[in-house]
Amino acid sequence: MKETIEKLVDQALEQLISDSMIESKPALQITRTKDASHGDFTCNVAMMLAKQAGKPPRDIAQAIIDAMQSDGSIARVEIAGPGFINFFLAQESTLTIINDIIEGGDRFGESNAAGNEKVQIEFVSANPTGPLHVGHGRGAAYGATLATLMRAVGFDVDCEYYVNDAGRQMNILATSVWLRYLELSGIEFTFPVNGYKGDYIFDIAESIRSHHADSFVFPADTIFQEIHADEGEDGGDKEKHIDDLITRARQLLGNDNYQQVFKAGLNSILDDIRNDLEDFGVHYDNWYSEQSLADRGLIGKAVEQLQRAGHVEERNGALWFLSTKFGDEKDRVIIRDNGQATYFASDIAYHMDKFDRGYQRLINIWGADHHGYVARVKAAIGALGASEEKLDILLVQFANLYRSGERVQMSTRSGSFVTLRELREEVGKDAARFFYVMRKCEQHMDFDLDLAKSQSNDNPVYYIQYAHARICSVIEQLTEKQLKHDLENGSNNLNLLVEKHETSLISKLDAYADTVHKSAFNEEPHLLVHYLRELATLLHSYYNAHQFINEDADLHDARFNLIIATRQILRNGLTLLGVSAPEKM
RNA sequence: GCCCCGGUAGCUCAGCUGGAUAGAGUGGCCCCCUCCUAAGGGGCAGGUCACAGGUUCGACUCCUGUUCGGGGCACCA
Repeated sequence: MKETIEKLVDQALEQLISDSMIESKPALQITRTKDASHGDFTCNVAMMLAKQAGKPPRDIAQAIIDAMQSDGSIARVEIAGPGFINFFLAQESTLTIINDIIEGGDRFGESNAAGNEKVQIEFVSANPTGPLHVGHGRGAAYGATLATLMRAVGFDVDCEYYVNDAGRQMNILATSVWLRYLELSGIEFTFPVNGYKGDYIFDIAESIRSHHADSFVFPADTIFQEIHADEGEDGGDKEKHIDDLITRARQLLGNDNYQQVFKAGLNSILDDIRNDLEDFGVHYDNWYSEQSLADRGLIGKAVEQLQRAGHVEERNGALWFLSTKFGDEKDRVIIRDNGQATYFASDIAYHMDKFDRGYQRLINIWGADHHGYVARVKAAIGALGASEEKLDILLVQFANLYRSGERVQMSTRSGSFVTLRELREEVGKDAARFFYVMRKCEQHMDFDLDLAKSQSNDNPVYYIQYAHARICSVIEQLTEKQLKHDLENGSNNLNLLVEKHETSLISKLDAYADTVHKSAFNEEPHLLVHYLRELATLLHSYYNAHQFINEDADLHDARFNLIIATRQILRNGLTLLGVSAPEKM
């Protein structure tokens, strides 16, 4: 419908150009009106042309209308306010949407607007050093929803999790597991301040004991001989202490056994994260190992490529990437003076590999605390000769949890944080998924736990689901009352739908496909959330005002067509959000 | 000090990339079930869009400054 109007206005503008009333066409905006008294669609082009034409906008609007061909789908056109051109659709042309939806079914709203462009969305990618917490949950919900939305409009999307399975944090994890194993084996010592203290470490240690019994045990004085003092002791330093312990673990265990402990920790936590996300309805196409970058020599390759391009310089024994040449605020080390590659070097290699795998567009979803890395990663991409615009880095702001009006305190190291799993168990998957995408991602969010789990009208999830269940229930009534719904007869009598509640519901249904399109292209799932709530409101309101089951068979059938179409849209929209559409509540 | 995000109704947030009298939900007050689920609906009250300039036909929206809140500024991962 929008396209039809666009075409009409465009033709009229061409006419005005050939009449040399105006010189050029501005970007045409045909938008849906907020207020029904302004018609169905409106166009502001007359006001945009006022300056170049040197005429009052209302005069230009009139000229446009005069130049416009008539079209059966438009009942009338008006000039309003400062110069808006308002379009009122003919009733028959608005009604077609009902049949379109019923025919389209579960796939209504989908399109191929993106033409199968290959996109990768990388999200969550939390270090596998412990369970996911509620902060990761927002990234997970947002990424998964965005992927679904983008697929719906024709992007060829792969979801990827970058597993940070290399580096110091993982060694701290392995060492923590080993130390807990030693404790379980009866060795007595003080657990390092900087070690991972969560209960899950004990679980992993326990499983190692059950497989390897005492074979990884060493006496305490052998282990702690010449280890730098821990924080809290004389001259103690928690970083040096833990690093010494890592070195000691490798010495005593030997590479093979150390790797066994390391892998036990990594695999156990990774499995947990996988299951957690799967239960949250978040599916990945790839789990990409950081370690594999080094194993395949990709880091060296990336460094070489930067060197060849002349963007690298040696200073004080370290190798620096001259990122300031590409807009970063300072240059960054990629190979340390001890010969080790930095995390950033892996990141460069990783992004290079993403492009090598043929993605035309990359989306990274990061926590807001990583914004400092945006400039350097983009710089690296520029330096490697790829185009920066192809990488979109979306920063998701933090979510604060509230319970009984109080902010829930979280701290990671101590182990007293709220995990995603706990959140799911408390409020349920549907509410969690919904609440996380209710706000746009750059907005700080207050997550009200009490509201999310309340099974009442206060809760927007239930409100929308209830609209769906309510329609199902009405349809159920038909069989109970031994009544029927004749779809074809309904379709022939849609013109009976003249009540205000009906026309506004129909107009809302007509906006669904646009909403999906816009949500996907703008990367803003919250637009769909708001749409669904508005749709649910219209349905509830209609329900209260009019009886669907009606003695007038034609009206009865037409109304059922309308609510069946509404149910379809509610279901399709909820499905895109990863939220269930229950038939009974 | 520099950088990113935000400041809209008592509270939580929208505001369609600059358009018509600023919208929802929630909380407050009032009303509606002999009727398809009241997990619902209808109404009233509630605003100097943080502040000050600027850009223009027109600004909550764009620019500059100020201010308040959150986060970030490693040869850590």
